[in-house]
Amino acid sequence: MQLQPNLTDTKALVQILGAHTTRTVPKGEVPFTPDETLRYFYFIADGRIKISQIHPQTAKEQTLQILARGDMFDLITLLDATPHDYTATALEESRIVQVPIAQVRNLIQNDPAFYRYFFPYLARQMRQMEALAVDLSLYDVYERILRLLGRNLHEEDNAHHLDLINDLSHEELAALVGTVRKVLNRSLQKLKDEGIIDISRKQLNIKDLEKLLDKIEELS
Amino acid sequence: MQLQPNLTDTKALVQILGAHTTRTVPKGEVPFTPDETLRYFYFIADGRIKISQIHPQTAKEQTLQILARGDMFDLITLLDATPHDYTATALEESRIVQVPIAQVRNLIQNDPAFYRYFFPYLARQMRQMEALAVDLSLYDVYERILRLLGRNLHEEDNAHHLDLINDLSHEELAALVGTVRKVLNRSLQKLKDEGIIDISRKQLNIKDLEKLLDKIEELS
DNA sequence: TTCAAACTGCTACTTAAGTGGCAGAACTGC
DNA sequence: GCAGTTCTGCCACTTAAGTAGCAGTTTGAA
Repeated sequence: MQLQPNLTDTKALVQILGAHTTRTVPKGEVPFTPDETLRYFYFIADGRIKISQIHPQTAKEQTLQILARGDMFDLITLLDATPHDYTATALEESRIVQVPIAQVRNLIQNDPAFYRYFFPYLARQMRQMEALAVDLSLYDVYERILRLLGRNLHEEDNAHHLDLINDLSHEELAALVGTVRKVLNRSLQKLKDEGIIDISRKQLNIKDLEKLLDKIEELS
Repeated sequence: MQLQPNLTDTKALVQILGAHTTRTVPKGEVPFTPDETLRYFYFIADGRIKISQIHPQTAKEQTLQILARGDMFDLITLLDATPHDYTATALEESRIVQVPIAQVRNLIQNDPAFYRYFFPYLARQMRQMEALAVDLSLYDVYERILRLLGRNLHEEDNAHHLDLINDLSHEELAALVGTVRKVLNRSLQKLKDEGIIDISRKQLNIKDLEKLLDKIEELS
């Protein structure tokens, strides 16, 4: 078994897959439900899809992951054929590829190109979920925001983009770090006052990368 | 690919595995380290092993899982061959089976008896970690304790045992639900006052199962 | 059998997180 | 260009969680 991921190329993916359907999901819509993921597996070709759970009483929401190009869902039901409770929402118009789940189970066993991508991907998702749990338990809101920023930094021609989490409302950011908007806001203002970030409507920018990295370093 | 777990039988396991070493770990000792799990994979034959992460500054600890007979570790490093940060401690004297990791990677691809057990097991661990994150984010301490109890109920000749979490100090229980002893204690006392549980030194017993299940039901 | 260590329960206090409400700014659709 | 919606920033207030300290109990090792 080798461990080399590379399957963000949709063409390569389509060659590997057999029967499949591509669908475009408008912003705000539900791309798939727990019921559908019992029968189908999904690859994200474009856009962003939020996976979350909502507290039945308080309606507080915790975002578990944000799926983007190259992501797949639902790994859990794929592996144990058992229903999995979640809510999916398209954060923006997205394109998804739907494949009968049996086909994917087959790929895992028989297609090296696929499983070399699949296993490390699985591990990455496990790491992410573990990091979320640890963050929620051990760090306060201010620190969780720092860590969220740190995990989503992508350097690109000297600028530091926040690809996955940019363009989100504070409400969405709050759901990501496991708190509510007003509490998140307090910490964002603090980060702004410290000159670490720049805030404008639906836009976060890193103003002082050094300082951000220092702060994160202090935590570990 | 079929999805039928059953490999708690150590004999069956030993037949499947090639070279392996069995070791006994005394209570309180470290059974394996992040460095060792880069090269070896472990099966738990007996005992209980706590996997946790500790906040570098505050020293607060979050228990991520308790491994017992039939469990394996470390899934993450197995899948992506990358170091994984954790602390392992034997909660009681435990027996573990150590196997070179390459051998296990091989089993995943080639041994149906193994992978039919392995994949659903993987899913179970993912569910557990997700449940931990959701619990920490959406439920308060009292509710998290209820849910912890609910998840660990094992009916056995009319009695309700708490196998995995019994015999633990309140310190350990607190680390499991992501809080500190004193806060946990408040909720435990409340549960006692409500007649739901019975507390004695290192022993929790369900006193009123109906009521417990009702309370849990109210949450979802 | 004794003594130290581990464990548990409780009180008082501090602080981070969450709630409610509102106003101004920015954007969107018409 | 206007009206309504969404988004953001603040203020004051409540509450759950965490901190500090201590006393009584159980346990197990010497």
